[in-house]
Amino acid sequence: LIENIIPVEKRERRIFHVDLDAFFAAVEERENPAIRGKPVVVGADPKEGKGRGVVSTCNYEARKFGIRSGMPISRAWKLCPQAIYLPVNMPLYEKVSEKIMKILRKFADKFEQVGIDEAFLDVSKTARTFDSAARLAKKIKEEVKRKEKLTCSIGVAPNKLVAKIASDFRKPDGLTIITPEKVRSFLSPLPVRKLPGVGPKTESRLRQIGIETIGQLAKADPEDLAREFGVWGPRFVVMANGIDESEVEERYVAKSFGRQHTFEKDTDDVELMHKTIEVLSNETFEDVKRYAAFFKTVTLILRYENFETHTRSKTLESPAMSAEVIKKTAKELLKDFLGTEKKVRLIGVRVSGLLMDHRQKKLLESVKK
DNA sequence: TCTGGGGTCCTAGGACCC
DNA sequence: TCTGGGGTCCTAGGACCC
Repeated sequence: LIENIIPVEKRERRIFHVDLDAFFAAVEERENPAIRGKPVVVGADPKEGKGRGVVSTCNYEARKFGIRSGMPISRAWKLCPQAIYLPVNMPLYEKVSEKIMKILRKFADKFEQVGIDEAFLDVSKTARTFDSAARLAKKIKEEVKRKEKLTCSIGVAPNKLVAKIASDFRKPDGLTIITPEKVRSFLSPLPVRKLPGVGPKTESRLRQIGIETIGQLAKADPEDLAREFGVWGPRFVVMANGIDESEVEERYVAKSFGRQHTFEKDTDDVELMHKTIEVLSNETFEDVKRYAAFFKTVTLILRYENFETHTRSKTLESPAMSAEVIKKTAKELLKDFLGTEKKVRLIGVRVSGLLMDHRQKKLLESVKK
């Protein structure tokens, strides 16, 4: 059996995936009792249906109207003009997130934050059985509710992959426990789209070859899928079988930093593009400085009015650590795009090939804990 | 319906080196 | 005059995630 390939210590883990429910909207509702129970949409300014940008998060009331995160804000407005529309207040959410992550961290043997509103906890030592893990998960949910007035959904499973799918299974305020014996029967009826890494494109390509559920994918021939999807093919089959040996990783090292900006109005004003590059470079450099990193490569991102997106990058002769180098290189790369009729919608700057010395990494790790 | 912003990983071709 | 194979780096684009 395929499961027997997995070493026993990896098979016998209790992993949590904790997902804060409609996080940005929930924080706004908590802060402002007047909007509770009403549809709340956090994201770009809808400007009476003429706004540019997308929905960041909406609460469950707003979802009843068909609003979803990532949807153009103009479409959300059409679906529900009477909703409460709020701008993204990142500093506030970051503050709340930090407090909650502190609560979660103290229950975990190993802890990994993913983004602002999710975390994995390895509790295998603290909770030696799934019954004990279930009690612990309830305790965590209660403490988050009592101290921060917010709900979360938790998936409990033998690995990160299944825990993540489980936390999404019942929401909001859900708790889904998948013991090793239940992994197969839990996954097999679910659509392939539930697997992390399967997006809209992969979903439709899989459908074309007759694969719609995770159960069907689990039985597919890895070699056939390799021909179709490259390295991802066999990976999908392994995932569909509920197998994931990856560890809950305490530390994370950034590989790139960048900033991008969508103009209010599509533009062909080179002055404005230069000014924007300067602002974006300065902000990007703040991150570089905080990490005390050198960078080797500068990338310019440019999106035309028709949403066609291009990148140009340049690897420097020697690693740099200055905002001026980002600006100068990005402006140089911009030249490649000038002299067309098309107006520009977005400009972005990114640095990669980051170099941090070992001592630096160690210091950062100790600070983080 | 007309699409934000911050990221990661993969692919494929070409340059270059041995 | 025609032609190896492997490895690494760089570049551009695309899919995906939160």
